Amino acid sequence: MQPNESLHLSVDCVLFGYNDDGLKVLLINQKEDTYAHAQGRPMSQLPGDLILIDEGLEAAAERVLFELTQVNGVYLKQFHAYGDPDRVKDHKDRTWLRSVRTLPDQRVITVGYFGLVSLHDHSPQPASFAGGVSWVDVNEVGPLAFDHNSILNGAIEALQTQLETHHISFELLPKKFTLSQLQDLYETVLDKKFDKRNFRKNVKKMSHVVPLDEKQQGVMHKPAQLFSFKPDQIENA
Amino acid sequence: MQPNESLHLSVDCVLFGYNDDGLKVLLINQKEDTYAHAQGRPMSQLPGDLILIDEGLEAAAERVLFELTQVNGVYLKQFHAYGDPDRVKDHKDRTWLRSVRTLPDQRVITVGYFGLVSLHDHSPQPASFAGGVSWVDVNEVGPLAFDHNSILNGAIEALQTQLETHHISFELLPKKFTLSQLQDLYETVLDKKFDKRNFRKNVKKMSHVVPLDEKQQGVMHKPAQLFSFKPDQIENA
DNA sequence: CATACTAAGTGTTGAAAATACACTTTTATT
DNA sequence: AATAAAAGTGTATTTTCAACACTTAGTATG
Repeated sequence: MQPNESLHLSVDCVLFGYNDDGLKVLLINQKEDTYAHAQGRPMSQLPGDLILIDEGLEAAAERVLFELTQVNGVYLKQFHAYGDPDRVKDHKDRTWLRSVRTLPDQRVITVGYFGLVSLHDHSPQPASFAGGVSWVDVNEVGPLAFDHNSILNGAIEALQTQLETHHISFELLPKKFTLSQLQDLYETVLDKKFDKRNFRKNVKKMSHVVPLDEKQQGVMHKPAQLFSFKPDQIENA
Repeated sequence: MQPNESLHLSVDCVLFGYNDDGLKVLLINQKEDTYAHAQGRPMSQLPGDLILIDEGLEAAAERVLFELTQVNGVYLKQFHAYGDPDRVKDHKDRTWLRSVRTLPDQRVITVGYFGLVSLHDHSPQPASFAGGVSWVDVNEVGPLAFDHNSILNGAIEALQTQLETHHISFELLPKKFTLSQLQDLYETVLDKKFDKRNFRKNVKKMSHVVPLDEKQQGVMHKPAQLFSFKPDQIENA
């Protein structure tokens, strides 16, 4: 029982994507053929991998996310470290581990990052060596590999908390957005309804949400005023 | 640049202690004689050490805290992981590392935990193999080894946030306490004054703060009503 | 060109919560 | 008996939060 005899560290990324259709999370599907002559069934999992020996945690999260999903340049924030000694020891996860790791029995501690991206203008077309990659509605996520369901839950909680305490909503919206879209975002993430007029009163107090000289076009109803976020001047609250 | 060639993981504990005298943090003083024939000067640091190969993170935090300071059974909560590749490479920290680590050049990622303890009834008498251990007022902490000053700052922020969102104040108070002590605690931790009458109105709304049939004794002024916390019945907010 | 459809946009009122503020009470000490 | 020291208490004002329904501007259709 030497300290740290050999122990691996990974990062796992919970990338949230939002559009008018809901809040999605980016999942990787394990390759089918990994299981051709082995037990188990392919599962979905969060994009994650071991960090490099001379790489910072945040840099690792960025790299891993890019390598596995081609997604780049998004807001990423650490939220929790997961270190149960048995978190990669579950029977259901052995086959996959043996196929991708040189040392599949090593303990792995992982640091969770959540990321935010808007699926409005450009749905990032994720691609992966590891198998298919897909956006799944957060309310329709099935069983994931390892402890990834609890990592996902941790990420959702962190997102909910930070949506109210930090100015991050713009990471999930197009550059130009309507107040209805903003309200929808809050309602979706916080799973709670808001009164339209009261919501708009509150937005008017947010100095970083500014109206543009522009309206929605091509909708068959009264076109909405467009808004955008401007970078915080002083506070970062 | 193999992934994870060899990389170490530690926990660092920021143990906060509170009494009428203020908010303290438990620091370890590096042994003087480590530096007798070497460069550098002994510094203070947070209690922390490498985790064992089959040990959970929280278990590691508990063990390390106990081994280094004899403090046991306290509230401990993870708040952040620190993984800058150079966080233990600073010149000022080399001498100490060489004296305690078999592999002093290894990169070390650390997971920060903060702990809470009341210094009222029983000041825990910390003892350590590693050198002296002492309670230092959080406002009088000098330069610490490694990145421990920023870990400490992260812990203070986490404590401030959680004092307002979770029911943790009782971890810092004696079992029986007065409302003035409770107010003092809030004022000290949040670094902000409260109005006595308004503060007490708010406390009356907290169903987990209950008055006892007991008063302060031996004070040369009107003795205060004593209160205690009762475990949350439903919510854990 | 008139009508219908759709979501955008807008104000007021009452309730609740937050704030500001000063004197009386109880005990120990001399 | 007088003093010192912190405990304890209530009200009025301001601010914030919550509830609620109709009008407007554009597109599509006949």
